[in-house]
Amino acid sequence: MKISEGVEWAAHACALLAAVPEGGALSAGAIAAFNDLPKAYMAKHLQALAKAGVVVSVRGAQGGYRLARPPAEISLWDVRRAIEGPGPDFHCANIRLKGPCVAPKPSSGPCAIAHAFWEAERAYQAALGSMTIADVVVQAAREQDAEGLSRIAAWLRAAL
Amino acid sequence: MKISEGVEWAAHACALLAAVPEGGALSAGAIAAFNDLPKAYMAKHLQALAKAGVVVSVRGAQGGYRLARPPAEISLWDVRRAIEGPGPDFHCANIRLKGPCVAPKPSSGPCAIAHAFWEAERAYQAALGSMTIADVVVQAAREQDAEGLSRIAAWLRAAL
DNA sequence: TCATTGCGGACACATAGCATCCGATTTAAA
DNA sequence: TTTAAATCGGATGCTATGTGTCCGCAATGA
Ligand code: FES
Ligand code: FES
Repeated sequence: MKISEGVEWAAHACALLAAVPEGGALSAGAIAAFNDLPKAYMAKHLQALAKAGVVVSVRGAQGGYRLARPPAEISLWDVRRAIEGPGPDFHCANIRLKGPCVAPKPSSGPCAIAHAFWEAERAYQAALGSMTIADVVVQAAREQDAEGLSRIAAWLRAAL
Repeated sequence: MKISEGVEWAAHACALLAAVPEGGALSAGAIAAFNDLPKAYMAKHLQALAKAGVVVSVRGAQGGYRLARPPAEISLWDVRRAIEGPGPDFHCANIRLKGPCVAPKPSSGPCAIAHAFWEAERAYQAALGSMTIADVVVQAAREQDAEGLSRIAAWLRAAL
């Protein structure tokens, strides 16, 4: 099992969008260029983020994307779910109901194996849900010196 | 992202193997037949379990597989890792090091996004690791009446 | 009006998972 | 000693999903 690489793309895109001023919007091309990624595919992921309500899109000239909520209210779980989809990773194929030894009366409550996996996914979701885009931005800014921050600000001003 | 269906196959196989008596071994064909699954592919997953040290294989006539440890010492995480592989699900492609605004000095400690995902995977692993094959067997037995249990015991005796 | 931008679908490609088959090897039983 | 049963490992084909591109349409501000 591997997590789609698009999840990382979307996370970095949200981190960048957290830096756009109120009322502004960053185009898909600009977001892709900032991270050196192909514009067309990045646009696909941004559409998924928009459909999931993580970002809002602004159509037309000078349009683009901005965050739908403050960065502190967007978790990495929201991003992951927007790209990978909502359903559980583990799917119970009801193997226990197949084979020569299956009980004639179904009586099928929740299956123990599936229950354990779904419980683990809830722990995963809780851990990811406690890390927000705001946290990511803070930690990313900590790795930049003042000159790097000003260069990013200048790039952002030019791309707006 | 979806968990491979082979993980469920392997989990059910381990649950069945927990019922074989000391010194016995169940062939791949018997395990597949019990769960109504294709024998050839089930054999592949059993090989993976054997390579991961979850089960041990007995070659030759009357051979097959048995658990490598007591059922209470085999977790669903062990099963998942045997089938899906050991590495982390999330892979950091170092997008932060690409693009026009990358800092000239690398200074790259661990990245915040990847750290959050890996921490969530640790929570997932901890939750799955606390559920053992023994727990699964107990809960599965609770859904069977006495007649079902004796039928399974008879099937097992015939397949040995 | 016109350039810019998102939206949605169609398309091609690569990779991974699913499933089967076969020969080689090992081992217990006949 | 022979034979049958069973795992092991690789090769193969098929399918589903992810990756990446492209194009026409709709919307919107200059
Ligand atoms: S029956 Fe197999 S996981 Fe539920
Ligand atoms: S740089 Fe993208 S997740 Fe580490």
